[in-house]
Amino acid sequence: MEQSKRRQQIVEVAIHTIAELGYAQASVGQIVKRASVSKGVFTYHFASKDELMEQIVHEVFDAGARFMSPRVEGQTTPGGMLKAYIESNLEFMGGHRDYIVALTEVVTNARTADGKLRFGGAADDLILEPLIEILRWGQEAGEFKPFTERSARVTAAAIRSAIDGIASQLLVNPGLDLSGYAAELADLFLSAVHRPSHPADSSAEGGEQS
Amino acid sequence: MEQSKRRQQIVEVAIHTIAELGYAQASVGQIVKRASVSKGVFTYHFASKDELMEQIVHEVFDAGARFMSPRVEGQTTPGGMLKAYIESNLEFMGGHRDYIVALTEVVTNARTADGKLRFGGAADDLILEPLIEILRWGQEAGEFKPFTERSARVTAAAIRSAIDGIASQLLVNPGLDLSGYAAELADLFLSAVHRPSHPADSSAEGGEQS
Amino acid sequence: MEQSKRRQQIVEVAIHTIAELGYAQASVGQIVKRASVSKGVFTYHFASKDELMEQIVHEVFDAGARFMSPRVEGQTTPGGMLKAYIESNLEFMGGHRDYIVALTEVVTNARTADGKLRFGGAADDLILEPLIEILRWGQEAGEFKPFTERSARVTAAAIRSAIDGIASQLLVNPGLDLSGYAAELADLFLSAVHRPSHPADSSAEGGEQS
Amino acid sequence: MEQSKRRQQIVEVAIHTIAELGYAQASVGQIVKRASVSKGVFTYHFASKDELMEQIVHEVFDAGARFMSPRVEGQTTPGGMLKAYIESNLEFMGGHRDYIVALTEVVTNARTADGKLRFGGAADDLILEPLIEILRWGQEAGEFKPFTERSARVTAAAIRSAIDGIASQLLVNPGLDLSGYAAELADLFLSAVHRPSHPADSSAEGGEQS
DNA sequence: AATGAATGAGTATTCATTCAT
DNA sequence: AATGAATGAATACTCATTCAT
Repeated sequence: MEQSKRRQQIVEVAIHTIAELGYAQASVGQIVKRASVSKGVFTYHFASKDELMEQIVHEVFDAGARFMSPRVEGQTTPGGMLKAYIESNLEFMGGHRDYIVALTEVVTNARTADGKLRFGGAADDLILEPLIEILRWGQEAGEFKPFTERSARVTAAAIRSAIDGIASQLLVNPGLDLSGYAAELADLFLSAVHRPSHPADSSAEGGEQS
Repeated sequence: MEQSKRRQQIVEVAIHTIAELGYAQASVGQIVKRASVSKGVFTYHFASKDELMEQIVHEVFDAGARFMSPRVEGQTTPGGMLKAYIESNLEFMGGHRDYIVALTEVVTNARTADGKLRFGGAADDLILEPLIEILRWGQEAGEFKPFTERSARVTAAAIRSAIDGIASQLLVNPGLDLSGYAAELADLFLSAVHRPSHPADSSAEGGEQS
Repeated sequence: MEQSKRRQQIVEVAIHTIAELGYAQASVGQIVKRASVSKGVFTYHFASKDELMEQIVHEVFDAGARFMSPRVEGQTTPGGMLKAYIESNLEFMGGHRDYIVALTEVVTNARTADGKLRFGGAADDLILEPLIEILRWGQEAGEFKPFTERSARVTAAAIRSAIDGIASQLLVNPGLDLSGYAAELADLFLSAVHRPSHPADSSAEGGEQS
Repeated sequence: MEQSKRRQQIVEVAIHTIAELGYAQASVGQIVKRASVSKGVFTYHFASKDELMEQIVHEVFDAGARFMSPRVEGQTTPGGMLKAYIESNLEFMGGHRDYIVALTEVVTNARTADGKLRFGGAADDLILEPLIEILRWGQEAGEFKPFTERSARVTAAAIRSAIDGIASQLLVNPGLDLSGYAAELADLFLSAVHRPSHPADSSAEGGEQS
């Protein structure tokens, strides 16, 4: 574990600062002021602001995975897993609003010296992978419709985008009814991916036909 | 028409600069350098950087509406219109990548003095409205499944998010096969909203009755 | 007469602009905007901003002289003339508040390239001269106390400063009761300069001894 | 004591810069150049240029009070105190020419965002108060003539203006014989305020009764 | 006579980073 | 480990002046 307490504290404060002020206003000066430490303490623990940003992205992803994994992996059907993925993701968002807002800010704003997005893309495939695997499983189990390579990717991306879109809405409307929204969204995409012809598929939980 | 040639030129250059370097690096200095004009020429034509940003948002929305309107409004069925909405939107994105990227950058970054997003939220409802109307029309025509107030909004938001999500992907992967992607996405959401004409498809409503 | 109507109009607008916004904010841009003319029209009529400032100083001094001369020169006693000088000066200030404020702003702010006050000092001796002459006349007439070269100059400067001090007060407190103030000030300085030994001189009006 | 050495140094340099170049030319850039420090060092120690200006005003008033207080408060007669006030004030001006010039520049030029003088007026009454008290004391002691509310204020203002007027003259003529000037000015105003009927009052020193 | 677009040096302020203590 | 003073390049914006039309 490379994380000292100080590092962890600064990451935490930075996340809330970015969530509140936005990426551009969240200067190192602001962050250390809110953490009640000196500027030097920042430079001592982080080689640069970029390293802090990397740490933030890392931390938020980790926290998300820690929250979702048990909820998603406990599922026994593809439909149940897709539903659990969407709902636990939105539940995590609801309980960690600042984490999500900060992540969005960092990922869409942090840039390298030559102007490219620092956290651009690299993560995208990694993020879609679990969703694609759920879709493949559902297809093999006969619960979901058949996917081509591309349609699986498009579907996974649409689900991710719909979830991420809520991060933006949360920013504007913090009182959003997330659990209702989550159920609605799960239904929508289950309708979209279910195999159309099998009567047995009628329940959202995706009953396995014998 | 209040737009002088110079204003229009600066807006154009600014859009490409923002698309390439991101909002934060797209300083007035960068923009005028790329436009090969002096700093003063900017201040002469725009009261402030904020005014330029407003102009950019305005310009991109207008250009999008000009492109999509004839394609969408020519449709005679709800399904055709939803498909035309998705496809013409993505086609516009493909032909105006920088416009879309710049719009996204401006909308997610431009802030007022008190730290609030300058173009935040206000637009959201306006943007969803046309989609919701298509869904309503489809419902009334018997082509789409029935929607509650909330499910219509969630569905519209999911469609919008899926489309907007492509802006981000375009940023990272400019070679994206947009027309294939568009057809796939249209199919996905048509599956999701169509009335389950097959009795066996009853799952679309997803309602668990007690 | 070198003054075109345009020049005169611009000088007038500039005086009011400076009075309202202060020297530093009274840019050429502001002035031409308020005059509803283009920037070019300014450059056509004035070689530079400095020339405008000179014209303003000239104009205000002239207007002051035109107002005060008949009132001061009609006097037949030194005391009457000193009183008339003070009172007509303050009366002019009251009726031309913007002129006085603008003059003060220009004289205390306009600088040459090397940082020296553009209208500094040169005028000072010229301004004190008439006052010194009144004092000399009063001394010769036996109405005022005797003055040395220096005491005459110090007294004249004190009177001028007291009058000018009111310009500053007018700036802050436009509702100042100038005529009351003027009478009070005249009394004060008549007390100060009157020959001390003549009991009859004790009245503020500067009684003529028989 | 909140003043660091650097703050004090910058205030000092700023005073001399303003005295030499005037308020408008005394940019932060000029000041830090003359102080041989970087621009950043200024912002580190002062939140804004305005804060520096406030500090300058504070510093000059304080220095003046430190110098004058012992000289004025040691006096035992109203006349002696008025004389000490005028003379110690001018003596301070002579020894701190730049302080006085800078104060005048700042007070007459520094403005708030809405165009009002930043240090306008508010101070005026405070400054006149000590003088008015001296006049009142002299009246009660029978040494000065009777004053109305207004005549006391007008007299105090005239004295202040005469003193301040010398700041302007010092600007133009640094070699001014201040101590001679001061004695002359004290005599002038003692003549103006003394009770006219008491022959014993004729000396400028304000004869102490045996 | 007049226009208004253009210039470029100037302004205060922000900020990530360095470094002696 | 920690401090906080210092740096200097970057930011948006102002403005007197020039000049082609």
